[in-house]
Amino acid sequence: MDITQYVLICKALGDRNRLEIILLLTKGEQCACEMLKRFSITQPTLSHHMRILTQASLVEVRKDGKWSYYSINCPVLKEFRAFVDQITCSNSTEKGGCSCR
Amino acid sequence: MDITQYVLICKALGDRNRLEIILLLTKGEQCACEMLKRFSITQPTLSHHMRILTQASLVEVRKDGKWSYYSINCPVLKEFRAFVDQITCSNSTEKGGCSCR
DNA sequence: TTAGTATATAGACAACCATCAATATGAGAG
DNA sequence: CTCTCATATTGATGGTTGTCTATATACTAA
Repeated sequence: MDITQYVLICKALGDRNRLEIILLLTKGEQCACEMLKRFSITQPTLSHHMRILTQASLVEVRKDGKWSYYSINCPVLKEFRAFVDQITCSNSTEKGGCSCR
Repeated sequence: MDITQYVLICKALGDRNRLEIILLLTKGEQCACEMLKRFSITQPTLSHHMRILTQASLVEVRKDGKWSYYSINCPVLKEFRAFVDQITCSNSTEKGGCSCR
């Protein structure tokens, strides 16, 4: 994954509704219709947000009949976590590494 | 830190120039005038980006004469890393926890 | 096929954003 | 004080974004 992808992911997470959606998905796969009940947005707006999240590869869809089930794309998230984890200050101690860790 | 702050941080990181600035600061404190040489943006634009990064508490400024030195606000970043780290899918194995980890 | 339900798409709009040129501020140096 | 250099602020502009209403698509059940 390159920096462009990370920018896309950060941008996707840079909206309160979308960040809350991701946190909800942390609890497991969710049906769009169920998610809709939890947020004060209209159905098209939710659809829009899910599109941005899936286009950022953060979220995957599973279609079952007329329902759409969304879940976190764990490999991508794993890589993103690793990326964020590597961002540190460099107030290093003698042995190297950030002392704030 | 609450979710509003995390949204602000994600938004701040959701721009290519700003994400690259953060990655640069990973190597240590940087003078604005030095950073300016590394990016294809004008001085006011850099100043604008630094403002967004500092307002998100991601970055701190140290003034020395006419120079401004920017560095990563490590405690905030640490908390942000912990926040991101807690975002996982819930494809749990029997013992619990995400198998993708 | 018809009706109902779940989701996606289209189009519109106000708010926001990244960027720049121009200007202001502020801090040495002479 | 005046000049210069580093940085911040202002104001403008084109592009992007979050949201809505209206409509289309797609699936299921009767």
